[in-house]
Amino acid sequence: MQNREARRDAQTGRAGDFASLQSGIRTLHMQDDMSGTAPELAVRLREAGLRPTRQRVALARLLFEGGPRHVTAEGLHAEVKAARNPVSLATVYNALNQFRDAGLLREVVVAPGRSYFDTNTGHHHHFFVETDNELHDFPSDEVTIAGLPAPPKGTKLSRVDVIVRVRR
Amino acid sequence: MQNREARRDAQTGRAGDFASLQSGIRTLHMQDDMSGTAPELAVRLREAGLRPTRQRVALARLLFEGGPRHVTAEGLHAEVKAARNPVSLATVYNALNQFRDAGLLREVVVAPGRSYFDTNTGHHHHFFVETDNELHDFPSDEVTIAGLPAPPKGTKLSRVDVIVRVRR
DNA sequence: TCAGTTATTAGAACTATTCTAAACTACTTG
DNA sequence: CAAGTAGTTTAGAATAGTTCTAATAACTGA
Repeated sequence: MQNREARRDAQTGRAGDFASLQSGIRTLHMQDDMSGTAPELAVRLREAGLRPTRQRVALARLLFEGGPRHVTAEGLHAEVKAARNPVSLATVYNALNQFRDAGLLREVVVAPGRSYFDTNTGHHHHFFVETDNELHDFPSDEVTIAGLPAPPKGTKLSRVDVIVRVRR
Repeated sequence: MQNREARRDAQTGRAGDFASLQSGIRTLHMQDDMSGTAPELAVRLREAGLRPTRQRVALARLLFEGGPRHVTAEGLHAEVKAARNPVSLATVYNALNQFRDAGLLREVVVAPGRSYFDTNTGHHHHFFVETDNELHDFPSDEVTIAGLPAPPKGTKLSRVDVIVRVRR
């Protein structure tokens, strides 16, 4: 069976160079065609190499219709259940992993056992409110990281994560 | 019982301001008094409010004698076992959490279910080699993060983590 | 429509970590 | 230095989050 690392190749292959790491909130909603109706989402899924099954479309609607979101697997599972559109927890995990691998989502790990899936796949960074487990995108496009050293020999850059941790 | 958040207060209380986030490898080994002999470590532990038990001293020696390290709980457990100094896995977890809360270690979460404890508690950032789960400190003191937005209203900065992900 | 592939599911399994409560050990006081 | 007591360790059970298994169901192309 393919392992976790292998499954991530699609995600990490999209890495940019250091110069492009200047995050921009302006770039966040460039793919608003994403927040379309069910048929549009189906096309989107098919383009990603995923059959637009009832379950995946239901999850995609919750994720991509409306503004950008940060969801956990459990949270999304609760939502589909509430929406009377039953999808098993295993399928929610499968779909989130597949969407991430297809570049439709980005995964952000903020604490041991707490990972969020972010519908914003553009370059940007995060605030994490440790006291109540809230994750927010940076409301600024002016962040720059200067002076990063070259990646260790024989490695290529995959991505840079910046997490600003705050508490109430 | 105290919860995970509460237990982290000691760690996050040491947060610096944005200006101080310029990371410096030069600051990394300023506490080399840490890498002392067992009795010195015992003092160190007592100062942190922890009884210098046989187990904690054994773990502290592995962690703080010699250069800076990145360990996982399982890895450290394997080491004490190999050193014929049996310490239960639960105690390893307890000690790592206590050391972190006391500011002796810093925890870095790199992937779901993969967290490392870093003996370097100064300001610095990390490379994470995703393909083989290796974590390294930045070999540079020239990193600056400019233009970070103000923390959300009512929150105070705890810390900024920068993880540069690379792959072979 | 039908065959073949792919997806879904419930539940078991797994991994990392924490909890429980009994046994033990370090510090304190008399 | 002998208890007392508060803090510590431990094995094993428990939990949380996620993945696996293998049987069933649903898509798709011809």
